[in-house]
Amino acid sequence: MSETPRRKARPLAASAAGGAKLGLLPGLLGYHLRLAQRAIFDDFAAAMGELDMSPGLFGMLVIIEANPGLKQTELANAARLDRSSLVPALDKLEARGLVARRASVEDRRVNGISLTAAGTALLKRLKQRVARHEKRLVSNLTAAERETLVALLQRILPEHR
Amino acid sequence: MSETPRRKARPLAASAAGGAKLGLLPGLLGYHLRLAQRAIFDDFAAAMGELDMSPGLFGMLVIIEANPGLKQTELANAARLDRSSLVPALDKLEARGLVARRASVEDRRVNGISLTAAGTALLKRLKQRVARHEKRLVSNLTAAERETLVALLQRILPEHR
DNA sequence: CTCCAATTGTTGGATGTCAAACAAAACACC
DNA sequence: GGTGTTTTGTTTGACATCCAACAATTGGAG
Repeated sequence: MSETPRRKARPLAASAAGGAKLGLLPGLLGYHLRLAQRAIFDDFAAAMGELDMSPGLFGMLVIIEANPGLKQTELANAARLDRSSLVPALDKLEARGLVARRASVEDRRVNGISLTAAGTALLKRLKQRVARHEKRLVSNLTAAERETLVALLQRILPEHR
Repeated sequence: MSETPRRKARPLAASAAGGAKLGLLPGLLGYHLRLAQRAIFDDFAAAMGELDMSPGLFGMLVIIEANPGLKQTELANAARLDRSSLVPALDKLEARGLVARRASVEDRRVNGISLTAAGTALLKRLKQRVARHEKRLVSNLTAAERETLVALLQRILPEHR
């Protein structure tokens, strides 16, 4: 018996919303976006399995690897998190021995964040699983369709990003 | 025009993620989906303004209107919420006088949920604002592109829905 | 140099979500 | 008809996220 949270993919809801009428909701972009994101999140968690990783924490690891030594505020901005939200997330990664906060010498307010060897090693494994997850996501789409989807998503309220 | 279209919310982050490299993240569908959904959520909240309504609560009102008298479990399924998550949400709507729980006579475990007159009236106003919000969302898309977007979203992991 | 302003990481409070456990009620079935 | 099972709404505990406020530190204006 592992003590992992065992986020067992929801009962599948038979089909859709159980027969109730949804009114105008299926006419809203945000409704479909939320469903798709939820499905992706569940599949991501399942793909990570016993490695116990969320999309958000994985994103943090990727950003840290690409920007070693960056400070918490920069990491928070890159990961689209509040400075304060970063703290417990980073605590978790640090407690798992994946990242290190090292105090800066020239500015003692700043923590430089970097991956540990264990973090680098785990990230390598995670990337393989993420690649398989991503492949499964788009298995019903052609390459062109996938590209179209991303392009259309980026054209929704682009001024907010 | 001194009145700006109240787009406050997030600091806008200059452009994207503040200069940090994002590694493979922009190659992931979930990454773009999350950004788009976040932007939509912010715009939704701004569009509701002083009417103080979230996408989730709005969805609940719409579903209740379309299925008057449905019970909490059915509402939870339709809104894709856990039974227990529905309780505080419904408490909030009830405290605002928008919905009513009325105990069933034939099954005393069941609460039948319905809109109050105030709920119906508010929902009417909300729908107008949601329509404007939706229009703004797709203002950079043609009707065909919007349709393509929804169709592609529905083809991501369709077996999860 | 001194003092006020800005930045950095953190804490505390609020909210929204899930899962597990629970009491009350209804149902099944022998 | 009594007893065990299922369903319903709720409570509790665990997270993740936001915002506001804070202490420590740095930087800037005079």
